[in-house]
Amino acid sequence: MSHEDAVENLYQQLTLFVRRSRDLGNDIHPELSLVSYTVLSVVVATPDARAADVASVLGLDKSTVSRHIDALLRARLLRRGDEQPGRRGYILNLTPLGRHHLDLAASRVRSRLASWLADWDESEIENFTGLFVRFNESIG
Amino acid sequence: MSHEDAVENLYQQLTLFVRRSRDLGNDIHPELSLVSYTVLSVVVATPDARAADVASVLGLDKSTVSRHIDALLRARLLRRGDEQPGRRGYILNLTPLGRHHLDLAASRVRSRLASWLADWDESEIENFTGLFVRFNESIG
DNA sequence: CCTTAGAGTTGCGCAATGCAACCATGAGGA
DNA sequence: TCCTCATGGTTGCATTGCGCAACTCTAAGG
Repeated sequence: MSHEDAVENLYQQLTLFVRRSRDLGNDIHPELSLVSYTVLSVVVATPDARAADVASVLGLDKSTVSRHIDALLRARLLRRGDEQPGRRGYILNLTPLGRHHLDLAASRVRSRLASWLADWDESEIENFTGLFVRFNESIG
Repeated sequence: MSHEDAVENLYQQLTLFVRRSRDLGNDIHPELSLVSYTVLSVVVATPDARAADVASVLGLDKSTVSRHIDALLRARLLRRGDEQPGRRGYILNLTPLGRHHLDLAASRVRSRLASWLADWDESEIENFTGLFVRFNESIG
C-alpha cells in the first residue's frame, strides 16, 4: 500500500468517526449540552480558570464563552470565586451541583465508550490510544 | 493499566480530536462548506442518490439537506438527473464543476493530513487505520 | 493621576439545524 | 380505472451556537 493510499484510508475513518461523534454528543445529558459539558471540563482541568482561559483553550470567541458561562452560572453549575490580587477577571469554580452533573455526564459517555470497547483487550486500547496521542500531537 | 483507565485515556484523545477537527473542517475550501463537501461526497459514493438518501446517510433532516442541495444546485455543483421509471424523487449527479470542486477540496484535506503524517511510516498509518476501522465498527 | 491593555458583556447578524405543515407524485389496492 | 396513502421535497418558524464589534470596567504601569 502506498503512503497516499494509507492516508486516504485513514481519512475515511476520521471523517466517519467525526460524523458519528455528533450523534454521540447529543445524548450526553438531557440538561447539559455538549458545549456546556466541555466548558465545565475545561474549568475543572484548568487551575484558576477564567472565562478568557476557557475561550483560549476551546478556541472560541470570548462572547460565546461569556454566554455559556452565564447560562452555567444561572443554572448554579458554576460560580465565580473571589478575586485575587494581581489578576483581573473572575476565577471560575464548579459548584457541587456542577460537579455532580459533570460526573454524571462523564460517566454516561464513558460507559457508552466502555460498552463499545467491551471486546477489546487493554493492550489493543492502549495501542490505539498511543497512536491517537501521536496523531493529535502531529495535528497540534 | 486497568481497562477503565485505558478507556479514559482513549476518551481524552477522542474528544481532543473532535474539537480540533472542527478547525480543520473550516479551511477545506473557501467556497465549499464542510457540509456541502460531505453532501457532494455522499452523492458521489451513493449510486442514484436522491436527497432523501443523502439525509439518511448523514442523519440529517430532509429540510436541512434540501436547503444544502438547493445551494449546490444554484452553484451548479450538482444537477438533477432525469427521472427513472419506478422511482420517485430526483436523482442527483455532480456536474463537472462539482467534481472539480470536490476534488480540489479533497486534495486540500489530504495534503493537510499528509503533512501531519509526514514522519509516520506506512506501517504505522496502516496500524492506526486498522484500529480505527475496528473502532468505527464497534460504534456502528 | 492618566493612559492603556485585558476581561467581560451585549447588540447584531449569520449559518446550520429540526420540526411541522405543506405540496406533488407515484404505488398499489378497491 | 380511480382513490388513498406513503414517500420525496420545499418552506415557514424557532432554536442554537458562533463571531465581530462596540462598549464598560478595572488593574497595571508609567
